[in-house]
Amino acid sequence: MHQSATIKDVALKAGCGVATVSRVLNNTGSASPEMRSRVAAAVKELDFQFSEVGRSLQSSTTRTIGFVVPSIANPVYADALQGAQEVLTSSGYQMLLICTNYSPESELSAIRTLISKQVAGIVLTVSDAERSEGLSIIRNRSLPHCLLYNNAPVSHESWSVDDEAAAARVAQAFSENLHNQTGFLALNFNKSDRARQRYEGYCAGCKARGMKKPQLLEISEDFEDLTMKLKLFLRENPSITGIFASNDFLALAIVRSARKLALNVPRDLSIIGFDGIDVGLMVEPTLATIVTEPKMLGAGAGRTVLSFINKTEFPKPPSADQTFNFRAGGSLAYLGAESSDDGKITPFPSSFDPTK
Amino acid sequence: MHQSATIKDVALKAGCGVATVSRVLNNTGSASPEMRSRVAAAVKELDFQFSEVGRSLQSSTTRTIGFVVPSIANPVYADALQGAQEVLTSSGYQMLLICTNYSPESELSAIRTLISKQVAGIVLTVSDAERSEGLSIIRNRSLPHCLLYNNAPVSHESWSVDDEAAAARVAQAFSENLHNQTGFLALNFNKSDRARQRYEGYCAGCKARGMKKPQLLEISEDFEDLTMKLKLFLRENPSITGIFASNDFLALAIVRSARKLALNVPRDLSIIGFDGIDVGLMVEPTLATIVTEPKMLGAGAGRTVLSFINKTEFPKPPSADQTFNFRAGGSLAYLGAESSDDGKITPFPSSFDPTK
DNA sequence: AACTTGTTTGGAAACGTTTCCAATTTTATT
DNA sequence: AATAAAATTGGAAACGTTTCCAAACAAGTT
Repeated sequence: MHQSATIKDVALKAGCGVATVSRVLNNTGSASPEMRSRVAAAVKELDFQFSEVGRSLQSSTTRTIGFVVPSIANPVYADALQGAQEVLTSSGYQMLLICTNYSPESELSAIRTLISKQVAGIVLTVSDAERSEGLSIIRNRSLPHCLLYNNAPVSHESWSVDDEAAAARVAQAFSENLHNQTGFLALNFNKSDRARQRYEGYCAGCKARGMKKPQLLEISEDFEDLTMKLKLFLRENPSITGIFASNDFLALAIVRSARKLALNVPRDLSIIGFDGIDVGLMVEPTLATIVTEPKMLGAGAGRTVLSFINKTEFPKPPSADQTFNFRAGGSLAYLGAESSDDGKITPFPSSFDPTK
Repeated sequence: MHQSATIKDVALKAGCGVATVSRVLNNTGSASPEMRSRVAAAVKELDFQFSEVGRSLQSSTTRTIGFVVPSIANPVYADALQGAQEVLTSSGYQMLLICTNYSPESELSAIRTLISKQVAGIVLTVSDAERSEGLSIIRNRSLPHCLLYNNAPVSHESWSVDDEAAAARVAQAFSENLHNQTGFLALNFNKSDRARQRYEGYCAGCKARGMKKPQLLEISEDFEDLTMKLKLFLRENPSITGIFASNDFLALAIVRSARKLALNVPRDLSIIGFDGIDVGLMVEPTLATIVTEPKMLGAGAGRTVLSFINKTEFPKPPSADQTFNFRAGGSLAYLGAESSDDGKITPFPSSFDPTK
């Protein structure tokens, strides 16, 4: 392995001390034009680059921001990372990425790892922001950080969708379309404060609009048994006309399951999702959902951490109601006059079998 | 900022030398039970963690693998990263991620950055593997690395789809469905050797099956003008019955554009995509495409780099024809008997307007 | 010519580890 | 009890950088 040249090699070749090389290359302190050119020549000849490791040890910081997210494959986080990436890159920072795969246990070790790697700051999505041990370690050390997709009491500490308000908006949508009893579908309900907050906001919203209390349909890791679960769920709650899925993937999955049960979406069962991933616009019927802007949130969280580091003013997160938008779609039926002409009932094309 | 305890602090508290602490904590060399427990106590009390920076400086390596990809938002790379992530994590490595946004210029600086951060290895997707300056720097230093989604001559250097073979398979699919003249749609043709290899493989495949040479439809960054471009393209090449899009996003986009031009997909124009993203199964009609396994490839590339580092046997990449699969779909029409009963012609549901 | 001032330069310490090596202590062997 | 052998321990150097400080030098000012 071809060893990298160090500042000593450069100093030797340029015939000066290492201090001079450092000063010249960092443009700190003075140096004669003569020296500058000799150093430049040596650098070129040796293809010298500073070792960030050496620098970090001396300055006890790195130009690296740690990211802890539950998944990379989930487009919500992928987009958020993309947004953050662009912000970081333009400030000369890199991204050290750790994925917890939705396992709360690995959050803590991820954070410990990042700390031992001396990241300059951390952007993180945790399972439960209120009782995250990792998060309190970060706070203890007053490490620059920002939550992403977790709601924090202090505004400059998080960029997130206002889950409760958004869920209440879903209740409104169901209510306006004359639905009265609905269900709430969540995956790993206990592992995500987001799902819980959505449920609470949804319950509150339903209550405020005089709807019945939503029934909870909780599923585990794999979607395998979803169809069966849905069948039982609808048998136990026959008057349910709509389901609010706590994310779009679940929404799409439940649409498929409904079809397997020979139910017409939205006529027999309306579905509203959450996240607003692009796919929702391409499926048939289109998915009614809460649209969020993961890229904007990721970029915001990134900028917030950079502000902590550079001690500049914090970017202002969007106000609660600007963090989401309701998007109407074919998966939500109006339960009023059967032959309404508002086009909200989209007939289900029988030729389309997505499972095939 | 609460400063981290160092090994010196531990030594002081445990009443021993730093060498002893290092030996105890790393389980290298001997130590009396007495010492071990004193050190353990001190570690606990101080909540001590090694500084990876100090370690890296001394060992001149890090437990970090650098990743260079064109995009995180693109599910192909997101899935690949997810796969790699899992492999890395289970070996105690972390992922330093740099995104080039498809800009060939930033590849080099990304690689330089990773080198200066002393990554233990690099997984990368470049614009053009044959003339990538960054790649030759990596090779010069014999840094453990593996290409991802770029085909390399040496097998253990890359995990990728065999683009040429896959594209030839697309030609076969068109041919079997009696298409004769088709087009090839590419974004940033000159910036991606993948697109070029697909085009070449496709041309070769068409030639081998006696089809006409495919016409190239190249578009730039934004999809904005795609519809207009398609219109002109079809006017110039009126006998075209199908288009091979070099990735699924382009395929979906061209489907939309075709609809805007009042063309029925697949009756008036058949589309085949590339990548096999899940969305393709949810749209109407379903997208005929080449299915790849980004997660498997990412994991493979990750494992390869780890093998380089640990000097273990390289994982064996899949053989060329195992890197992809053709998936039939409604977007590809059979041009034989009009009222065929093989169901391949999927009528276009007029109620569905994805642009709305 | 003797100052003062200002610029340029390099030695050395420090950052947190690991590891070599020698010194010390313990244990085993006669 | 004396010696050999083995185990335990800590000092110091090294990794690549920055920065403090003092030394050397140049250029003005009396």
